[in-house]
Amino acid sequence: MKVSKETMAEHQGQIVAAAAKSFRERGFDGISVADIMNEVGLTHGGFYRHFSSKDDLVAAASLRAISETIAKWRRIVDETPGDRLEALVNSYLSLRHHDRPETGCLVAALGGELSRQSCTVKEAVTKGQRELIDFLSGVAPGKTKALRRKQAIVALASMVGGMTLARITSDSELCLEILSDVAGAIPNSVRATV
Amino acid sequence: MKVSKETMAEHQGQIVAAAAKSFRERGFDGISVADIMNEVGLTHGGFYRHFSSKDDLVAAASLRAISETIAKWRRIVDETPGDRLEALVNSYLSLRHHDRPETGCLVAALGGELSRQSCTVKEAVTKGQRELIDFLSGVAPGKTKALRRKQAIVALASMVGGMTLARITSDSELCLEILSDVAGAIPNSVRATV
DNA sequence: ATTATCTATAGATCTATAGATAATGC
DNA sequence: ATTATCTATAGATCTATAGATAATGC
Repeated sequence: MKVSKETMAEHQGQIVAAAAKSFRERGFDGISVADIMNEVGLTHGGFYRHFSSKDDLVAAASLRAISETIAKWRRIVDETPGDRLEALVNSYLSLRHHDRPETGCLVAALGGELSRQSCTVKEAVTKGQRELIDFLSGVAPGKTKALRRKQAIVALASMVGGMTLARITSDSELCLEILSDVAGAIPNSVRATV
Repeated sequence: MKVSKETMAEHQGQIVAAAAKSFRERGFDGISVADIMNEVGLTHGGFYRHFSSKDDLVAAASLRAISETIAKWRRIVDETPGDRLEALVNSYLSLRHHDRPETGCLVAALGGELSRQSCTVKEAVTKGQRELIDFLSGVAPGKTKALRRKQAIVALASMVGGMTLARITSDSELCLEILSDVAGAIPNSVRATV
């Protein structure tokens, strides 16, 4: 029942990918190690050869989810000739992202839960958070580096909060109102940030 | 072991208050019905005379947490002679609020989890969310009602997202940077919102 | 008589481990 | 020989219910 080193590395990648998706969909407590192993087609006993605990997987999966977001942002920026920050904001605050938390932003999907995780997890998330801010700083329009960073932080906060508010409502009209109001306000806010 | 109607009503209030606090502190899955009843000084078996399920309590506690926030906002607004929206924003994005999720904003503490709750819970939360938006609309500076509402939504999104980002970081410097950048940007954003 | 609370427990679920199995890789 | 996976299970925990108890309120 042993597999080759390559296959084992592949399995580990599949476990992290499945976890990154399922955690965003159901929350860290909403899915078990056995469920995740089952998705990959393995039994849960084998999990502990890959990770020392579920917490370890939570950290790895969180970092992976943020990497997926950065990769998507990179793709959008490369495809956009005009205002790149605006393109990112519109993609983030889209109905498509609203409906698909499992492939979207980790912070919007699991914000409150992340803050209650172990140090290991929070350090992984902080690393990812810095990458998100740095990436947005690179497309912000400010004249100085400090200003671009400030614009990035402010835009990210609006994006995370806007999606969070849109997702908790059971009123689809209010949901659309929030998404479009916040998306419309970010460019103004960015320009006005001094 | 039966108690009077008044005492029972009091117990129910204590259960909801304890739940509203503990849920914000540990998450909906982080505390059991038995734990909450224990905090109040009752045994867990008695719980089901007050609520038909834990989900019922989650809905009641969520609404109560939002009511606490509105009450606090009302107090701040009554005490503030100057810019009332700015006072609310500074209180929301304070280190004090950052350190005390258990008495703070439900959405910032449990945002992602709320979106995965039952219809009962989401409807209660939507009701509370409308109250938050309406309250902020009342102190926003816009000239028309529609504009004030837009400013309220945009400000609330920045507040929720700013606190979420500040709480997930393990870097205290980055935490302070986020809180002050977002708090500083909201007044600009509100003025610029058309 | 009614019922709020308590005691006890059924039934389900979850993390982590122990030991067996069989394929890899020296 | 080593080890990735599987089978089985220990130990803990959680929601919800059943039946007993004792105080309320008609």
